[in-house]
Formats: sequence, structure tokens, C-alpha cells
Amino acid sequence: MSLDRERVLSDVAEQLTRKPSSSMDEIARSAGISRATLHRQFAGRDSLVRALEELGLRRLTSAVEEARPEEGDPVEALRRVIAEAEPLAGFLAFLITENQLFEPGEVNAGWKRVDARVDALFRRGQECGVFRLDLTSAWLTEATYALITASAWAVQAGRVAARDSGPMATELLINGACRRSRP
Amino acid sequence: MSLDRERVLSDVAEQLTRKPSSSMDEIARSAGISRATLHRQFAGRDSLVRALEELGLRRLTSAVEEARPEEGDPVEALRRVIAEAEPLAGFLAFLITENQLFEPGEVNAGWKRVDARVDALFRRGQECGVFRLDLTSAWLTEATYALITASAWAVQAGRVAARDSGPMATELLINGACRRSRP
DNA sequence: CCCGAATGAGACACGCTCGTCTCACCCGGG
DNA sequence: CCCGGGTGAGACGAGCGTGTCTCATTCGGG
Repeated sequence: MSLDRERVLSDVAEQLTRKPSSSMDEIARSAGISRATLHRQFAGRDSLVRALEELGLRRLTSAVEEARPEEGDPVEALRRVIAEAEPLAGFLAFLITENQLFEPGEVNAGWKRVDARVDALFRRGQECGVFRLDLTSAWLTEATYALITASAWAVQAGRVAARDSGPMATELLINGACRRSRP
Repeated sequence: MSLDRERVLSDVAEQLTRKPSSSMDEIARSAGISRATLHRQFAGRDSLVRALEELGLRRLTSAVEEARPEEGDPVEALRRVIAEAEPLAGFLAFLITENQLFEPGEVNAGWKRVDARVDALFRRGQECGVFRLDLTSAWLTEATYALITASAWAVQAGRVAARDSGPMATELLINGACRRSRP
């Protein structure tokens, strides 16, 4: 069943987000299946991580999709993007550090596609005169990811309240990216 | 010689920053010594990581010290802090992810001390009416670290030019933290 | 009811890393 | 000159995670 595979993958994602160094046994238990079955569905740890990367990419893509970054006020669009992407923060952070190890130089083209989408949002805002021009859209994209993950991380560490973290990241980024009204 | 130990530690830091999953052998080679000698100076990998944490803390502390965060205009002080801390970004990022695994709940008190120093800078700026009040100083501190590391990361990934990364992180953070002139 | 597919449990060997130990070597001081 | 400390090289066993295999069990459909 592909449905089972999907559910297993979700559980694995959650487990590895919580403990990136989990062994295959821990991973299997967390999905409620045995190590043997896990191995039957995914050839090995590599295969599993690949599948997780694909899952993360799919989730982020649909999150950005749902945020409709090319519609309406760029600031509001950015708000939507952050709001949609925030729940994925922990999982994406895991993928980043994991891919760091894997990566021989080839990055899944899907990530570039999502990046391009966010990048375009910032460029649109710059052309509208809403966002600053001295900050590269590429950097703003990078900063967006960084602040989202930092937000999740700060919550986990108990440094900021869970309900404030999202809005704070949003506010800092928007305020930082917008041009001053008076030059 | 404690001098040797210091030099070895620096080399190890550089190696692990580049490749966090290095084996003890690779680590030793990178320091120009044999695995046996490495084991003679540091009981094991744990001991080594502890020493590295202490080194990172020392470096960050002296960086913040040199930035004199409690002197002069908060904005300028923040600029100095970022400028001083930026070269440490990669190394600190490694320590964060590594401590993530180690940490049973006890964090070296030294980190809290540095955090408190940066936190105080933001609070001072808020009391001066320069920084926004709706963003917690704790969050701004967290965001500072996040943007610094993101900056280093973006450079390594080739997404932004090395000479621009520092100023961009600074600008985004300062612009984001400052109150709008016109409410 | 029966049969086949899927699953769980466990055994097993392999590879990797680590920590320790031994031994030969070099090098500087007495 | 000799001698002791420090070093590099390598061997060795232990531990752990992994991948594969087997076997008994269970579950669902014919």
C-alpha cells in the first residue's frame, strides 16, 4: 500500500526531527513497524533519507503553493508564506543538516524551484518599491528560512513562547525587508 | 605544552567545522598529529568536544567583549557585535548542532552569560526607544545568531557574495529591530 | 476452511569507529 | 655518550549499527 508508505514516512519524519541520530530500529519502532518491514519498504537508510527529502520538498512546495506568493500585496504574501512554512521548520532543519552530509554537489532541482518562488516574491516586492533594494532577494530568501527555523528552535529551547514565535519572525523579517518610509 | 594543545584545538575546530562527521583519525591528521597523541591529549571524543565547546565559548566571549555592546549607540554596538561574531559563525553552528545531541539539559553557564550580554544590548536599545518593543529581546538575540549563521551558510552555498553577507545580515537585523520613525 | 502474502522476531555476519596497548624511533638534556 | 620523555605506527578487542536471512505467526481473500 502506498498509503502505508506515506504514513510510515510521516512518522519517520517526526522521529528524526526529534532525534536525528535515531537508529533504524528506533525509526521502525516510532512508525509502529518492525525493522524488517522498514527494510522491505526502503532499501536502506540512504533510500529512506531520499524519500524523506522528497517528502519535505513536497510539503514545502504545497505550503508555498497554498500561500500564493505571487498574489496581492507582497508583504501580505510574505506573511502567508511564513505562516504556511512555519510548521515544517523542524523537519526542514533536519533535512538541511542531513543533506549537508549527503550532498556531493547535486541538489534536488525541486528545492531550487521553491527557492525561485520565494525569491520571485521578494523581487516583486522590490520592484513595487516595498522592499529594500540593497538586500539581495537571494539573501532575503535565505533569511526567511533562517528565521523560521530559528523561531522553531527558540520555542523548543523555551526561549520564546510558542504563540509569539511565528509573528515575531514575521515582523522582524517584514520590518527588516521593507524600505523606510522616509529616506 | 599548553600551546600545542591550543593549536591542535584550533585545527580540530577547523576540521570539524568543515566536516562534522570526521573520524578521530581524520581529526588527528588534520591537526598534524597521530591518533595516539590526540588520545593522549584528550581522553576521548567527548572530552574533545567539551574542549571545543570551551574554545568556542572563549572565542565568542572575547568577540562580544571586543564589541563593547554596552557602549554608545545601540545600533552601532549591534553592528560591532555582528562584525566581531561573524567569523565564528561556522564553528558556532557546528557546536550548536553538536551540543544539540549532547545536551541532557545542562548548558554551560558561559553561553548564558554571553546571551545575557547581547540580550542586554537589545533591552538597552528598547529602553532608548530605538528598538521595537513588540519583539522580545530574547527573540532578537536568537535572531542575531540565526542571521549570522545563515549568512555564513549562504556564502558557503554560493548564494551570496562573501563581502556582502555580513553587511546584509547586519542591515536586515538592524532595520528589522528598529522602530519605524513614523508610527 | 485453506492458502498465500505480509509481518514480527530474532539470528547472523560484516564493516566501521573507538579506546587501549605495545613497540620502535627520534630528540634533547644531563 | 646515554637515557628518558614524547611521538608515530600499528595491532587488537569491543561495541554498535546495519543489511540480510530464516522461520513462525497472522491476516485476509478465494
